[in-house]
Amino acid sequence: MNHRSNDRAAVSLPKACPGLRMTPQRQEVYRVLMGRRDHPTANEVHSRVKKRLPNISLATVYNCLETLVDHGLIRQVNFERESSRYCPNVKEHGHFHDQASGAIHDVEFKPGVNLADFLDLPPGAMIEDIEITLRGK
Amino acid sequence: MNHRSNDRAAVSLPKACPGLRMTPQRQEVYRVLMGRRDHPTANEVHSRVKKRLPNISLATVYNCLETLVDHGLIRQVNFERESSRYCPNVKEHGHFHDQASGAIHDVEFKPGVNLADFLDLPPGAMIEDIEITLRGK
DNA sequence: TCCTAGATTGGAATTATTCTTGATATTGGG
DNA sequence: CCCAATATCAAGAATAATTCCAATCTAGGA
Repeated sequence: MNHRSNDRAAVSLPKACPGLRMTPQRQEVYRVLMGRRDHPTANEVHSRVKKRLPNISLATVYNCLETLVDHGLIRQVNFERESSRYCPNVKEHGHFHDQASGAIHDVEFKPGVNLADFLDLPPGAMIEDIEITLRGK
Repeated sequence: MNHRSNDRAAVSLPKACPGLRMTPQRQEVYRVLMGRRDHPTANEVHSRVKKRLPNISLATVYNCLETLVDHGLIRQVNFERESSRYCPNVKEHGHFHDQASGAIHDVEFKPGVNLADFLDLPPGAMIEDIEITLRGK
């Protein structure tokens, strides 16, 4: 009956993750994030992961999320002072926060745009990370 | 000697602030922010304000800051999970966070740029607020 | 002047997150 | 295959920023 035991391999991790030991907990945290491409908080991730790993602790979920972020497999996103959210979309992108529904949508950059085209950057600035958040609707 | 006692009027509040009662605390919080155009945390504001109002409480500073933000006189800015910072620059702008020095610089939009020019906004989105944060250098 | 709504205060409470510690698990070398 | 070294996990305590609360206080209008 239990021939589905390898379900959790359905979402496989990128090959190149040097120095990242793939434990069941990290695997499941990652799987849960990729399986539903929204922007859950650590708490929400914890709830989802517990379906398969009922004994996992919130602390471990935080640890896993941090590790995955450090390895560039997911992104951490902060809106205002709310709880951090975690985003499976690793591509550079922004977020649109719909105030009515509370929904969060990814916002892609139009192809070929350059930061310096619309922002007055400090001279000699090397940008390593961008965060764009829009609120409205 | 103390003919400078009216210093605190040096930074006057905008006229049109309907429904905003200007108390000494709010006045001083505002003055302190305008007097040094950086991005202090509530704690830093508290320290600065205490020079003139030694008995002001941190709770009151939080209250004043919130009120001023609500009235659009200052802006609240959040970087990552750090403490909120407060910004006297009300114009629409972004922030560049220099990771080496820790300094925060305002980043203006180039004149005439339009969000929709470089972002793939969800159709029909009404943007009410933008937050752009860059890290690097 | 008196009244009332709104402001201030200090401390307690809250909440997300991090830290600590001991237990467990995994890996690579022998 | 076994062991030591290392990494991870779990549970709860600790932290830190912020908010809440209840008790005054204050200013401005009737």
